[in-house]
Amino acid sequence: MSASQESVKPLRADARRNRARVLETAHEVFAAEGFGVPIDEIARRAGVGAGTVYRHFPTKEALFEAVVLDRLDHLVALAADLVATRDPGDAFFAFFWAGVDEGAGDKGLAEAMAEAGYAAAVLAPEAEKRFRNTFGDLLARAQAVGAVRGGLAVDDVRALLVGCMAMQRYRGEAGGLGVLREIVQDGLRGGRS
Amino acid sequence: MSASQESVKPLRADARRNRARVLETAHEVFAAEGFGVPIDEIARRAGVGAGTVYRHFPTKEALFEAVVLDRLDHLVALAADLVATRDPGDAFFAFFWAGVDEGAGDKGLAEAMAEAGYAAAVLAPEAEKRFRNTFGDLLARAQAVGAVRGGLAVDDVRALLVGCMAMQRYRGEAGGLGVLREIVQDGLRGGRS
DNA sequence: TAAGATACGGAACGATCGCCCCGCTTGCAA
DNA sequence: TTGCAAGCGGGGCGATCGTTCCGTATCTTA
Repeated sequence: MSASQESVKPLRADARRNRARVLETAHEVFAAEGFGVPIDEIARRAGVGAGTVYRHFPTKEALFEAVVLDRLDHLVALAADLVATRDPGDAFFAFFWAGVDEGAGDKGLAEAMAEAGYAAAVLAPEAEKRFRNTFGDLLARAQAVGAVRGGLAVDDVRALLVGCMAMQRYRGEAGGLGVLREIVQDGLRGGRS
Repeated sequence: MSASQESVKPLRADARRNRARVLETAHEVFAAEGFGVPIDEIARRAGVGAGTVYRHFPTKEALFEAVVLDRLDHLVALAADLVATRDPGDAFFAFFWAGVDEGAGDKGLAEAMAEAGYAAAVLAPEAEKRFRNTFGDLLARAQAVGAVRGGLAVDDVRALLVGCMAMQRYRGEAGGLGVLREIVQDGLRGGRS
């Protein structure tokens, strides 16, 4: 009857601790190396056995997804903050560049976002949805006050974000985007001919 | 004495044929699937054994590099053509978007170009150098006539290219860049404040 | 504190993949 | 045509990696 109800059996203290440790370590490692790192490496750095990782996350992809979901929600929270404290134009651009920076420092996130348009193994769909809605809001507000050109859909900005992440990552740690930032920003504002 | 001289032992007819077949097949397969495809897959599709692939290309990376080098030289040739037949602004933008399209349809090339800034296993350095020089030329000409904003180095445009490839690839086959193309183009022209 | 449930570690399994080897085939020259 | 070097196929080796399994250690509860 209540089969679809989450069975909330409370975890044992050490289990909860280990789970958190694994999640945190996975974030660091995926951020540094991308999805490609062996699970054993994560387990080793977290100071647990591989079996422990698999007890908490049924599969490598599930672990990755959990990490990405965290990061995405983090960004959504940032957006809420920006909406409350900045004017629409500022909020939009601040969010956009914050997203780019996040992706530049987190290879795993960048990979996940770049793949999210594809068929297979998309990251947590609800998280992506929330992210998109948030982004859409910010965009609409910015467009309403003329800070961003019209004729731009969320998908466009989402794609632009992926592109900027790729640029930033391409640059490596040697300096940020520099002029490229201006180029994109000018383009988004809407160049009058 | 002549140790560094290329020993040009003429290949046997079937060997030359096979080599060409492998190269061609590798291009198709890398383009479709990226560097990740197993060598055996390429061998199978080319109708040869894995051993044959390795006789002609000492390593998987070497094969990949040969393919990428081909594509890069192809682009360089296109650039020469554009310089001869178009005005500087047109030539630059045509080349830029041609590069983006090339990368969008060729996953292997896109991967190679995105990685080229990194330390390990960079693609054929001379080809990259030629490509950069060509690109630099086109850029300088376009800047000289005011078709592209100043303060932009080759590296900037190179990074922008990588970013646009990522966008285009993110979009998938469902339509091209659309508005994003305008955004980038406007940004490159130089937004007046 | 003792019993039982829960979680742990890490060895082991199976699949994948890059690369090598060797017995056989094929093109080329005399 | 024949001899032989050059080339070929594909099975196999070793390494990597995701995932599972199970004997042991640890937490919880009574």
